[in-house]
Amino acid sequence: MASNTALKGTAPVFAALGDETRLRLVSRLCSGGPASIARLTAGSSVTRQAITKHLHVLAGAGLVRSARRGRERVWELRPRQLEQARESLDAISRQWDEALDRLKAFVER
Amino acid sequence: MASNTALKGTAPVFAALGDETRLRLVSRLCSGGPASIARLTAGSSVTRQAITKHLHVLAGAGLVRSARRGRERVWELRPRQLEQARESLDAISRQWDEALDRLKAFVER
DNA sequence: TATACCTGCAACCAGGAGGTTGCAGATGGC
DNA sequence: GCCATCTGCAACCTCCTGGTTGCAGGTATA
Repeated sequence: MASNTALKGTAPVFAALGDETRLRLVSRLCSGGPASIARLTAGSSVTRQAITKHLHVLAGAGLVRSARRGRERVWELRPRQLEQARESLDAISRQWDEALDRLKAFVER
Repeated sequence: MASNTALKGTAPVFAALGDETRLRLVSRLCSGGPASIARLTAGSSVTRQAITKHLHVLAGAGLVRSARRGRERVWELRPRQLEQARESLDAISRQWDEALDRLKAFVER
């Protein structure tokens, strides 16, 4: 099971992406660039504190990063972890393709 | 925000993948092919009921499917949703690349 | 300096997630 | 028929999550 090593530590990233509010935050940071908490809260329907918590969850998964700029805190995306999550899905898909190949080889022999 | 349509309904899939036990189940079903609950429980450290619940969560996200075969229930992977999740990550990454391009264009002018 | 704004911290709450146990119902093999 | 095995259902428990509110502390600006 060499594939398990590829999946190691990927679950937290998926868990971070597994919330619609957070997914929207990621998408917004991705398309709109870095933004302050107040600006990120403006487009949402929940409280600023809720947005703050979601941002911290995303930061815990390594997906975003923040820096204080003046009196506001600016959050920006960190796409490396995103790439890693995509690679994990690729790994699973590759496993699947191999399984299909094995099945086909088994049927055809 | 045309990207939101691409991300619509993707969060449940990520949430389903955001648990290590479930991720291992997906990986196992992917590499080992369909298996019964008892067989899936054998390699795990939690109860059969816990595995059953996790399988139902995965089924709710459209990632797996089950069928009764004799006295046992056989679960198998359904890779279409997995592909869709990968495409969602691709969409976000594409957004990111476009944002980088815009930034570069802005800097260079 | 006074004021408006942005943020951080803490307490609190309802609901869901993950997990277990116990028991009952089917199903296959002897 | 009898027994072992596999599953399904229900109750229950603990802990985390998403969310809110209130208040205090910095920071820009008139």
